[in-house]
Amino acid sequence: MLDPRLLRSELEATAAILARRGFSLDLAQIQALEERRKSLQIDTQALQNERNTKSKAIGQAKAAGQDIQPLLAEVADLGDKLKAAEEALNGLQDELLQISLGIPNLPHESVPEGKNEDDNREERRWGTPATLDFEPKDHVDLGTALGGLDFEAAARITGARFSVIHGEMARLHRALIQFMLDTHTQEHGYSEVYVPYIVNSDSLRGTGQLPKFSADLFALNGDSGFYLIPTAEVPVTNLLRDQIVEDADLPRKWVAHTPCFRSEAGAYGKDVRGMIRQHQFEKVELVQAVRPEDSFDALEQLTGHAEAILQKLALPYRVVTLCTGDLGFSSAKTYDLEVWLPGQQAYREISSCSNFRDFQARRLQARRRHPDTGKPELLHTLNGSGLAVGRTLVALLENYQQADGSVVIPEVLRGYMGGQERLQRRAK
RNA sequence: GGAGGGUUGGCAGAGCGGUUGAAUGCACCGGUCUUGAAAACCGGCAAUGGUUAAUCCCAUUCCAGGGUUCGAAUCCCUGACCCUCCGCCA
Repeated sequence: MLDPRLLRSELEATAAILARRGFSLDLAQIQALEERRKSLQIDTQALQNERNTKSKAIGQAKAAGQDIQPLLAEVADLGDKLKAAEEALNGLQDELLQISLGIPNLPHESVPEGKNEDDNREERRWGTPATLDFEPKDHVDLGTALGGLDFEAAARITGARFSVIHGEMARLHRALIQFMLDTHTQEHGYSEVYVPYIVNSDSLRGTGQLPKFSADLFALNGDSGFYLIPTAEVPVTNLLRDQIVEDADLPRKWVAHTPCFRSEAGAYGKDVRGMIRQHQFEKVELVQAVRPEDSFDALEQLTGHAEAILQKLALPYRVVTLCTGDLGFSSAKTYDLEVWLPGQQAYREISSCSNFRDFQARRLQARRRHPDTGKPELLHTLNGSGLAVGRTLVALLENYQQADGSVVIPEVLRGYMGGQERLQRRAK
């Protein structure tokens, strides 16, 4: 959520910045609502003041043993007038809140202008895609031939966009999770946290998935109002909801491994093959809460932490800055890491690292106590995948494939694999 | 699933339907004292919104939402969460 003051006193400048990302603000509507709100609020508060003053006088008169009947007559119709004014004001304020909850974050000035992902700006490349002397297979053919991936079974058990992983490949998938968690906790200073995979709607509102993007979520049946998490960002960032943290405790840095559940509504026909786009996948997520002045430095660092995983796995990738048109709803600036997939001959997203500034913190009421003033002040929040585990497995299979269909296991993972060096077809 | 108790400021913890935004303690900030620190003593110290150049001032907020009342932290109803006991369970 944006600072409400922007909508009151800097409406046109704000609208101009939002227009960069293709969002158009209804200026006339907001101005009209704001004007009505202002006058209604002043009227309502005047009535409240009158009620308070007269009630106090009644109390004093009663204590002094005087007749309170004349005073009671004075306030006879006050209640109805006040109630009507309060209801009108509440309705108006709720209307303004709903509008505010639907307005995306302001893109940072360093974010390139653009309409869609074609306009994203490439920042750098790391590693060189291997030149193979054979036709590379994609992960589906590789994984199926190795007996590790079974999409037919998954479709039978549940439906499309799910995976079954067997044997050594399942172990490799698990090894990736351990490796990522260990790296981030031991080398990058994150503290590991285990969180619920089911959250309430307040949490989703806090991080920005609700009210606007409920179609992307799996909601639980019944009247609990619970949802499966689409990312660990939701439960982990909500650790801070309604908290005031001491400045000395900043920055807070958490890493969590969770499954993620996404309905992928509107993704029909996109990435239908394999485990690139699934309803359920594992992810190791990095979350930071920092002092406002530090958040852009923190974004560079956090992105570097995600890159470190790709580098240790020796997977070629590139870093792109999302353009204004591709930027997520809550984000002020986002770097995507895209890993090279030989099976597709393309770079594909494997991590997304974002600085939300105070956008989430305002919804969450996540604050620090300012060391100089002692006053509460909104934090800045960030997060990034470090990394999406399913897609990392895909990248490993495709980049480490051999002519005979086997897959070499990267050095850094062998300790988690009992020293195993290679995935290959085995007799059952 | 059954029975009971609870939710008040950064924290702990009082609060009779009437100048209670709320006692007290801790923490924090400023001062006195001290070579310095500690202790002691004195003073200050909620958030959000409106208005304002700023202060003043005004309003709202004692888990949430309704209700009673001229007036609710306090009474009534509903819900959420926490705790204790019983049952069940990994």
